[in-house]
Amino acid sequence: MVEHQQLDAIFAALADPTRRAMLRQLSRGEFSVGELAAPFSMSFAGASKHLKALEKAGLVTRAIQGRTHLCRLNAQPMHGALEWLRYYENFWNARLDDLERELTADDERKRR
Amino acid sequence: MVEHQQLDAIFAALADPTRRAMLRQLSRGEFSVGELAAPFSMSFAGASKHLKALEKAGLVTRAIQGRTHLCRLNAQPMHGALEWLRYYENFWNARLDDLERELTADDERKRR
DNA sequence: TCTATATTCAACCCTATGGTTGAACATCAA
DNA sequence: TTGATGTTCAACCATAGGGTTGAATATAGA
Repeated sequence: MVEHQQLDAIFAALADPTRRAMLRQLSRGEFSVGELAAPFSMSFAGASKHLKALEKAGLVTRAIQGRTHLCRLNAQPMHGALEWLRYYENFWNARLDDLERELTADDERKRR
Repeated sequence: MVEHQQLDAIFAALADPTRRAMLRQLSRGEFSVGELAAPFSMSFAGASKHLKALEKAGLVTRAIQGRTHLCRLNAQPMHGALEWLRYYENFWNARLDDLERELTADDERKRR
């Protein structure tokens, strides 16, 4: 079972567009804090805080190499979040099925 | 494409354990605000606020029937969140593959 | 050693959020 | 009509969150 505190941190981390963009960038490889901060019109320290939130959620790990901190994606914790969501997959499929049934019924009506 | 404001609201809504529990409850059927609030040691108005957050994210809809408000799960918006996460699925699988490879290599070593 | 670079830390500001309480509103039932 | 029930609203409080700035730390390079 996924601890729910962990889900708290993960979903909270993902709720910010800056952080989602950083993760997307990290899916392309490792980057220093500076490189990750650059695309955003935001102070360096601000970006650093976002990274801290990502680390707290376990989504990013950091290897300090000299004066630069290399960040790396750790997608693993997302698994729990995805599983949590997947529980509801049937529900939106069910709704889609309903919709489809309705449309089909509509078709039938037209055909008569 | 999923608007990212929507992802903001969805992930933010899911970041709270009370709200996740309410959604879980709603997956079992429709419930009034009072019924949803009952399990939590929290004021009625408090629970009502959580429901408002869920509605804002589009995850809950409400049908007012007399003085009771019947709430219903609308899982649909979760689809976008799940898709967003699924993009990273390969990454944690890749990590698992790495781990497996390492363990296998370890096995090889022992066998010699 | 001196200086420039990469990063964090601490202090602060403002707004959002989770929670409370008490009053208001709407509706059902007597 | 009156009273009980289900719910929201408004005001408030405390804490967290996103952002800033300026100083501090650590390291690389001249």
